[in-house]
Amino acid sequence: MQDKTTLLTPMNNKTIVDRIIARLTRTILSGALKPGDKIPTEVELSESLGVGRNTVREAVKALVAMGVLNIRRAEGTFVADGFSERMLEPMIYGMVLEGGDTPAVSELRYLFESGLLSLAIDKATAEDTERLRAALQTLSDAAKPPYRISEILDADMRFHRQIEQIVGNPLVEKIMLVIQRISQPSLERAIQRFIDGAKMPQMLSMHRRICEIIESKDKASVGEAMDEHFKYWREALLRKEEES
Amino acid sequence: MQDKTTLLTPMNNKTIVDRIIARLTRTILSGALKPGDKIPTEVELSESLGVGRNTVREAVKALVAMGVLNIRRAEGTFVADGFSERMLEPMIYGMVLEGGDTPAVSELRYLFESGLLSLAIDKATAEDTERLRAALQTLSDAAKPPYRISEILDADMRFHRQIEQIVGNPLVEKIMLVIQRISQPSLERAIQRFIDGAKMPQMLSMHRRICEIIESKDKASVGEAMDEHFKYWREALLRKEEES
DNA sequence: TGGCATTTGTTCGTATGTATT
DNA sequence: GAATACATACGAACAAATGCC
Repeated sequence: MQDKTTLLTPMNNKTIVDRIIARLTRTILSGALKPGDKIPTEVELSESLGVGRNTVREAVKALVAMGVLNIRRAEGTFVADGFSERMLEPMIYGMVLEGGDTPAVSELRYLFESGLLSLAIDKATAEDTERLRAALQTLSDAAKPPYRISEILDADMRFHRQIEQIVGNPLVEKIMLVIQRISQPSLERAIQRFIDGAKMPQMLSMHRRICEIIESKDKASVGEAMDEHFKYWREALLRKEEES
Repeated sequence: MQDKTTLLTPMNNKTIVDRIIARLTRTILSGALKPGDKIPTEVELSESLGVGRNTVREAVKALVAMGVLNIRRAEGTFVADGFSERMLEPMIYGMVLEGGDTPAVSELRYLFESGLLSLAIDKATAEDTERLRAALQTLSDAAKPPYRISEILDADMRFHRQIEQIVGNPLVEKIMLVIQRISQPSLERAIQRFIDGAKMPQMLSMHRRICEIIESKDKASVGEAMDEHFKYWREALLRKEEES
């Protein structure tokens, strides 16, 4: 019953610090500590738990790093009042340690973009599609000689972020931020390949296709369009690997 | 140039602990510290950085909590060698603090399931679809009187996990684990609603539909099927809220 | 088997910085 | 400005776990 403290990992409750972390998180998950609540001071905690002050400090610092607690100096320590970007940082490190932009990450991006497009179709208003058209135009302007990779990349990311804004889900946006951050290097490489191979028109038409799908709310074409989208990218990246 | 250490958040490099965290993560991101590497001992770090040992410990503990470092007592502290589930725990707390299974989470689930289905269509082999059929049968067996919610929920989750296995992307699987964990309570409620409203046949046919889509690799129907899937769920949950 | 060195775990005491009242 | 409450930081000491000889 109280094994729920471990959440995902079995985690050997060995050290005192770990036990304190588990205790605090359990209290939060149970609802006894609500967002914004102030937790007892370090001294109070260390006394009530019968441990040293430094031990409490280490546990608190760990939870702060995870974004669960916030310290307001000279005021106290408070439970975070919602999702914060800090909670996604560990994911970034994880992906970096996995080797950066692996096929797994690329797949995750495909998955996300596909689902995002479906959601955008449901939610897009007339103003939304107009803004998306504008973003497409910006990309179109950037994607002609003289090619500036950074400009094209920027326009491309803006386009995709515009789709996120249509969906308007902060959670999704934050996760997408992580994925984009990780895949940015290979995106750059891919764009370079597009330029070298004179495939810029295809890249543009793919984006135009996405625009049209959202405008016509044509959900049946999402899969096909996304396959096309990523097929080109994968090709560009594979060619890169052959060289090295 | 060196502002990249902040990653997502601007983060005022105020406290010494924060600076040490930034320093360690920067070293990892730069590649100087590779997965599996041993970092200097606490004493070495405190001396080379000119700070107290406790300060170093707090920074290390924070990174351990994020899953970036692993401590092997009496051996040393090591850089994690890849993505670990620990890196997703902060997300769980974030979603709980946001209020648990909010519409945003539900949307995220829709997004994920849609994308997952598209990926599964590309990857499914004959054996995969066979296993999925078996999972469907299990669900079908569970979804008849006398209704046991836990059994149905279990079979449902197994079915969806089977789809994940077809895709075979560990990153996706781990994220899915988090989403499922968060949405489990409302899934339970929804199933109860299905039972009360005698909608079990519809629930089953939705799952059968997913099976067929994967078998026939009919990507064009993904959006439609998923809309149907979530429409029922949303209805079930909305009815719940009306009562309270 | 034992013993030693290394490294992390834990605690205490003390001093400093910072915001509120 | 003073008092107070709290977090930040350092250093020293001992405990416990692990690996090695």
